[in-house]
Amino acid sequence: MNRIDAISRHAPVVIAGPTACGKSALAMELAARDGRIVVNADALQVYANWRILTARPSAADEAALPHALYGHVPREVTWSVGAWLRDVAPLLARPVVILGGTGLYLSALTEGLVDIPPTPPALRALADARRAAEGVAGLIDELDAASRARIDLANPMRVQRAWEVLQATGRGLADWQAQTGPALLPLDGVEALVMRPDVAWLDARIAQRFRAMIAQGALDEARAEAAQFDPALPSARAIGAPELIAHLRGALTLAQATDAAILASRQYAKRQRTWFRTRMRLWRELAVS
RNA sequence: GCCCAGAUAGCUCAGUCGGUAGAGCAGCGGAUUGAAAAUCCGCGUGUCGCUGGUUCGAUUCCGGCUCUGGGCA
Repeated sequence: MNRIDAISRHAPVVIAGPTACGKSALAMELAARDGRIVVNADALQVYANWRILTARPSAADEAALPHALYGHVPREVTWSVGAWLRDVAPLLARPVVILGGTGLYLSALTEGLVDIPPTPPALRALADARRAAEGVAGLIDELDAASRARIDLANPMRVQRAWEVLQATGRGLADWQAQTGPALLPLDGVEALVMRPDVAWLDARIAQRFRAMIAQGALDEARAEAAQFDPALPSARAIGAPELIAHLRGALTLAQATDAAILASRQYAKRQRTWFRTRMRLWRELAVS
């Protein structure tokens, strides 16, 4: 008996799992069996400029079965959960298997997200500049009381987000969030699966996979990015990207860059584990292999 | 073989004028409503190399031993 036999042939399937746990292979099986589109729910795999390093499906896999939301965003664009949800919505008319490691995306899909107009880039730039110059205190002072009470004031990103929303829309973030509508894909009626691999097993897979990325040409990919590499861009946050660029610039040996990237991946997997453990209690746990 | 320095948390180290010790990193737990592979919060996990001596009490002082690094041969 194959593990996919227990998975619905008709309901939309959503798969959450930490990096390198084998989600893609499972999604391919389900897509092949049920005629599903493989839909990406990973914040970094949407970017066009890192294919090997973000472990996107191979060109052969993409040719064999329909895939969506992989590598369709240019490197200089700041993507977001909201943008991703808007892309996902039209795909839900067809059979899908949605998979990814970005807990925020999956929770927004199944629990809902308010539709707030995007922050204009100029406003983001202004907030960045103010935060760099004077810290976050001034932004906190300018928040509405409800948002100030709701967000984590110790977290500069959260403060800046709340400030940007208030500036851009004239309404506080807390006010917006109080009007969160129904989810695009509520949990009932969905085959929601979560993979929770053994930590030691996953650590070994992460290390092995990064070395495989190097063997597959991750350094060439980094070389192609080096000239225009901007660490401030979201697309530059691919784990391993800053490390490989630093190596190409002579700041790290390849061994040091490799160790640093593997460490960062393990730390990322730990954060994913926390999200999946505490936010996806109702999801069905699926054997890893 | 002799001389010098070192041996304290998983790692790199600080410290205790004698009262069983603390930083960074790693690790662990948590948060997460448009940057989320991001960002933030919390938590020391220890035969202080071994062995004798002095002492009410030794990781700390003294002796011996072991190991590591450096120097002289």
